[in-house]
Amino acid sequence: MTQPSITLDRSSPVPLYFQVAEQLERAIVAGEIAAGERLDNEISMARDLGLSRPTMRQAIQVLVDKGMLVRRRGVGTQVVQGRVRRQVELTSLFDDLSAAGHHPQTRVLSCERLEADPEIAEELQLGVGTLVWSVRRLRLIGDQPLAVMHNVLPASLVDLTGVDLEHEGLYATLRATGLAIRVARQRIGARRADEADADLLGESVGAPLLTMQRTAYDDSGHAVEYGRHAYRPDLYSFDMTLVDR
Amino acid sequence: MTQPSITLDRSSPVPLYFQVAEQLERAIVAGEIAAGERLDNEISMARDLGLSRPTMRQAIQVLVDKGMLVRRRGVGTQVVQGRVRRQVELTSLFDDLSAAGHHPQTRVLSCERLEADPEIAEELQLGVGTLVWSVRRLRLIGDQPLAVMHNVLPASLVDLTGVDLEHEGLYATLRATGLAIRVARQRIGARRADEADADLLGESVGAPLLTMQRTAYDDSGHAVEYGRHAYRPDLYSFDMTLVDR
DNA sequence: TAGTGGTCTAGACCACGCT
DNA sequence: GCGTGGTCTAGACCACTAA
Repeated sequence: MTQPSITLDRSSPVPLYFQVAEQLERAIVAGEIAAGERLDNEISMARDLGLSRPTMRQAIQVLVDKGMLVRRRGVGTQVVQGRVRRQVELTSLFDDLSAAGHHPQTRVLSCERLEADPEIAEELQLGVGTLVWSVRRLRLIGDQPLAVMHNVLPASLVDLTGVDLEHEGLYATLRATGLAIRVARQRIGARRADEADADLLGESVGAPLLTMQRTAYDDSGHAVEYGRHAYRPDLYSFDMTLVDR
Repeated sequence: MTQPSITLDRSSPVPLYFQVAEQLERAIVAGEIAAGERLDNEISMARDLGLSRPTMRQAIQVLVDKGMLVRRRGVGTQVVQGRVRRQVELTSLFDDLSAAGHHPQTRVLSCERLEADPEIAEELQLGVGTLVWSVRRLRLIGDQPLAVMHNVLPASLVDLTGVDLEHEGLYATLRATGLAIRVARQRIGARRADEADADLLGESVGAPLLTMQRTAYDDSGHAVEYGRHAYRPDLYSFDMTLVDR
């Protein structure tokens, strides 16, 4: 039962439960607490840190939700076995790749304003014919084409005129204009590459592609983005952790 | 600001926060609270129901985590737009399909005990050569083949001798023997169908298949199952909701 | 029986967004 | 300024597990 040393800064704007969760996570990832090992119980951990029990619980719950810890009543809290995988998170592909240390490049194939067709109108909860931005991009990693991406956004929410989408991710652009994505619903599937895909991705026609379509919603619950993307499955996959609550 | 009527049963073993979350969710799904509409603030909701504020918060948080509600400090709690999609949950394909009202069928292709190769040993955190169960199954929906599934489980944890896997899901079998899955890490990708796949799934060689590999962990954080599956993408996809925390 | 996490209460103060 | 959610405290009782 190793006790990682945790230090709190009560003058920091970072919540106490988050400070604890962060340092606990770091200790687990660094292997300071071995997989399968039990943590001290939450009451004494709270006492040791000078925290109330609910605050300590909140910190632990963060890591349980991430699938790093497992709790059992009457038994205790243990570190889950197995290597830690990067999560599917609410970020764009650009952010994902940047964080992984790669240097993604982007080629904007088209960026135009047009009227929403029924499918787009449905996904973005707009009337058919409403003005939207339609952006098609090719994402590369090094010289390798990785994905073809098609995004649609309500023109009333964003203005993409003059935005340099070759050097800035779409989500970063949205954040910069004060649009924060809070929720997204997505569907992952597969299909054959058609001629356009094959040409752009350097694959043969009929090759398998991994597909993702996503509708993203902002702070106020309005749809702000609808995307349909196709990835080369030899270069990309979706990792995720599921937790039973 | 519609107020859904919520009734509490304080003698029930179901936690109060869960009772509230369940009824709120039902009201949202049923459309009693419209998309985009604001809920009453949590303090008055708590007062109206005779609950403490933390309990009311916990109830709301459940739905925020599910991506159904969005909260903003200083503003309030709103229902997210967009149709609600079924989540990727910590269940087996069999459970998924049953819940969706389909009647999945299973053909067990093989079920044998053998020694773990390096890949399996790595995924299940066992020594190479440890005895494991290896199960290959074909899942059908109606007469349509849907997926080929390969699962591996430590023989020390389960005994599949005499288990009727044609009529019972693997996860159900595990639950029945007291093994509860709590955490799983999975990776979704795509690949070409090889001859064996094509034959079993009624596809042509080279057709795109959606793939998923998953390692599942039990209550105590030990790996209990490693699976590699391939799905027909015209019949299956993975839906999920992402929430920024 | 002892120890653990799960639930619940009744408050408090603060940060933020809107007007 | 006011109302909202975000955080935090200091307790309480209960259900479950393991010895």
